[in-house]
Amino acid sequence: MTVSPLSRKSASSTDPDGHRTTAADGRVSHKGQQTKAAIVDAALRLATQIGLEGLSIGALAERMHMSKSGVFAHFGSREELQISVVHEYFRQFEQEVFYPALSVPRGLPRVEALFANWMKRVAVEIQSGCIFISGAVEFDDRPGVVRDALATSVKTWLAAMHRAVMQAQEAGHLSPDADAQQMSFEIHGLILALHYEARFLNNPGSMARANTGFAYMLSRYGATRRPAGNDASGQ
Amino acid sequence: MTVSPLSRKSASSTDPDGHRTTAADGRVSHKGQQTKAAIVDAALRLATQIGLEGLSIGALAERMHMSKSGVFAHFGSREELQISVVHEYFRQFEQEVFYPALSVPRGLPRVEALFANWMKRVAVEIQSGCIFISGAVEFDDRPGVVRDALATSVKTWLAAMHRAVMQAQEAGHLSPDADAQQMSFEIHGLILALHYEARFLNNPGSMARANTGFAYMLSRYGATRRPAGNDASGQ
DNA sequence: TGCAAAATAGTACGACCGTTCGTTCTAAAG
DNA sequence: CTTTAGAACGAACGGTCGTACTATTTTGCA
Repeated sequence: MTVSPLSRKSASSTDPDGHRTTAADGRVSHKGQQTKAAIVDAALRLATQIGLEGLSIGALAERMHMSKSGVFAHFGSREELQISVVHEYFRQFEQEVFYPALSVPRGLPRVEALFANWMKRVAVEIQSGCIFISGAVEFDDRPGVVRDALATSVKTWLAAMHRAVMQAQEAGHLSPDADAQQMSFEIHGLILALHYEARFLNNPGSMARANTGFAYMLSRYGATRRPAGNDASGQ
Repeated sequence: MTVSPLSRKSASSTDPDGHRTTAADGRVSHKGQQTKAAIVDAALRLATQIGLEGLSIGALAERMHMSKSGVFAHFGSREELQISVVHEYFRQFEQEVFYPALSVPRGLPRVEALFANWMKRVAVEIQSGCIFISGAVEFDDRPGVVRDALATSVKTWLAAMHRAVMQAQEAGHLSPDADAQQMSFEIHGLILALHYEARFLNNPGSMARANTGFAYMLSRYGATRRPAGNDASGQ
């Protein structure tokens, strides 16, 4: 097993939605799963642009060249559709940002890789949108299953980032008296400011400012290029 | 005149909405303006909670104990109502955050006062919501007059903050080679991270982290306590 | 007090929303 | 071939939305 999961728990990840479309006698139909995946894909693209709340089954059906009821039947409720979108977004986020950084050695290099991957993704989301950000705004006052799914996903990712920072500290790549929570908070701030100023305000140079802020932060928290090649510290 | 405007232009601020309810013969009725102000007030309270997009005329009318058409007549369109809300929010923001800081001397003290006032406001908005943030998400892909009003307000405030930072630099309170734009960007990030982590994720200690981040930032950018003076900070 | 104008109410419309229901089509299992 | 389950459809429902029109009430000055 070359890849460890983003979340520390969850050893065996089962079907993301739980219920397989399985007949009583064990017969399994693939067509349904395929189109459902296609719907979720289109829904994700729609939701990143106009938000999870703006996502409507009618508009989704039109884009899919299907009937509203045909789309609806795959989820049973709008909330379930939104949750599926959140899960899919998280899955893609994992694939693009988290997993690739695992091939980089622990410590400062991995923290830098995580941030770089995150930046690469946000650079795209400046055009397309980010449901971790729009969703947070839409659901910060609306309890329910969608908010829970969203918050869980975000917290999982932020915890992973935080873990990487702590590993860097344990490896001696960061000052021992640096506050890893504080550092994670400030990294998050850089990303949010970038998203806000680039996407909403169209301020040029925002990408560079986020990168500069990260570099400043590393030096402030006592980042040291590792003396020799390897690191291999106990976590 | 003890108070200068937040925006550098705009010498004489006229009626915020332009059209007075004036009869042809010069007669002016006060009732209309009063209820309109009351409506905007209620609308602002509603919009901070559920967003400018979630703000509906029906719900607003119910809260005002008025008919939908009665409320509607004051604005002529939903967009005009939303714009009024944005203007009112900006006005309150000015009053609470910007103007009080003008009584503090230019330079680092005023920057600290601006940030402290901003933090004080965000502390409230962790419960109530902030339309500069929710609005940015709702309208970042939706051109139009509401987005324009929103963007103008935000830019005006951010520019004021930036100006204060530059004044601090000119006064020698910050390192001459510090990048004021960079610093403003990072301040904005701290506020956004605070709002996100406290309001959506319910992370305790976010306020302290934002304050800590600001203190770190000042020292990094070469902030020097002015030799003789007293202190205006604190939180 | 009278009266025009302003403020509010009432009603209706068309559009879209999520959801339900019954039906039809497709395709694999027996 | 018959049976059976799933997939997709089309129509309809009740609801809310913003908005347009027309009454009715209230207001404020002559």
